[in-house]
Amino acid sequence: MSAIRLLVLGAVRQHGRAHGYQVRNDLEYWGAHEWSNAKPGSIYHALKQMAKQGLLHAHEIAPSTAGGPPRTEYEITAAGTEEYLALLRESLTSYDQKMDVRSAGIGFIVDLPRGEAVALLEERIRGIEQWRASVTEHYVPEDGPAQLGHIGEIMDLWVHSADADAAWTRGLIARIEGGAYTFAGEGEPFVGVLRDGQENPYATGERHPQDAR
Amino acid sequence: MSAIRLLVLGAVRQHGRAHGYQVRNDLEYWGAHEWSNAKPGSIYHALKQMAKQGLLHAHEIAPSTAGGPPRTEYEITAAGTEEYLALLRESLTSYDQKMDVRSAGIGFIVDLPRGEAVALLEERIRGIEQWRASVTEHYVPEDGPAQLGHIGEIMDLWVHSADADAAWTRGLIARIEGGAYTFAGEGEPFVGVLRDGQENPYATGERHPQDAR
DNA sequence: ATGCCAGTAGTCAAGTTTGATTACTGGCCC
DNA sequence: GGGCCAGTAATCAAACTTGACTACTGGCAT
Repeated sequence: MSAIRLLVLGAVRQHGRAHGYQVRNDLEYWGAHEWSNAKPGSIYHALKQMAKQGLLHAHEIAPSTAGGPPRTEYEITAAGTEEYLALLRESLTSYDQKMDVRSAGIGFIVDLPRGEAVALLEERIRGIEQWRASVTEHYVPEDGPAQLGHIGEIMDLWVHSADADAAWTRGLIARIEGGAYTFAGEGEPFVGVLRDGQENPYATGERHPQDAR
Repeated sequence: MSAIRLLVLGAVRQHGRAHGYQVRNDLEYWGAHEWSNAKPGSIYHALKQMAKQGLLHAHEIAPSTAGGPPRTEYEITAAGTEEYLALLRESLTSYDQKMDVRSAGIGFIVDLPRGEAVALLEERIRGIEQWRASVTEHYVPEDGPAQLGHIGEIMDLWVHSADADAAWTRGLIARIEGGAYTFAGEGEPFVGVLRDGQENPYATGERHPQDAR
């Protein structure tokens, strides 16, 4: 699963109605251009693609008010909302060790009810533990441990990462159960988009050194 | 950086001379089809691409001895070896939080001299600490901590992952400095490829449950 | 002897991602 | 008042990835 659809759907949904550049700007505001493949091309592609699939409805709009080519505004459909929630649930549940998906899932977690969020994270932990078990099983093959040489280090890395993820997930569950944050149906939702005239404090801010991809 | 080039270059290099199916088989042997995007199409594409770029030399070979269409054998060139080592060094140094690249880097780490491996891993740790610092800086913005709401959890996730990675890297450095494994120029290298008639014990083994991508 | 399955080897079309580029407005500087 | 830069908005070609498919051999059960 790629993070881009989740991010774009989430952005459009929070706006109610948004054109490509707005989505793009939100993702930059969230720093998503740094930790996901949210390049302009991917965003516009995802919008068109999802419009074709009926997840978004495209309103054709006249030449834009502020320079540039005519723009299209998108609105999420019922099918799109369903898909959005499905992707969100999957991103929280599955242990696929991809930062972008994990981060996006956390970013939108408050769109779910508190109880469900906890349940999904608990399922995530179960998944991590299963995967960990299956790795350690391969790790020690029938003919004694460490015929693997340095290859065993790869498994060790996986196990460490899995443990770290499980530990972090447990912490998050505890915070959520402790009443932190505002979830769906709990009044005033957290709004994480830029309103129409608002400037983006993160735009072209000096980059994190992670970019060394 | 995508892991596929590193994996394919490394596989061809270990074989001396290999055709596509051999590479594909090695990657499956290493389990790479499970933790990286090492699909047949990607492998053949990478081979052709790198041949065009002069990193591999393509020998046109007569119809294969064991069924199927005629096959092409590849051999790594001097430029290819350079590129391979550059990719390998980058995979060990950079903190790009992508499992496939990390895993591939560890898999080939013994192709470097022991001292260099340690140096690269130490640089990796420095990189992680820098990235960590830059995240925690953003984390606590000028107007007091946690105006971020649940978004702060994303940063927390990153910090935890970074710490886990740093800890694991320190452990690996310790093991390497303690004399573990056989590195470049230390006699009998570890061989991780399938010889020509050798059967693959991992082929179609029951999958790890991680596949839930 | 026929059919069919497993293994060997590679190709292809469709979809996605990337990075550069286009196109247009408005403000500012000299 | 002309040039140029910053911002707004989107497109495009090229590269890459995916998953399904082709094509051919040999063995083995019927």
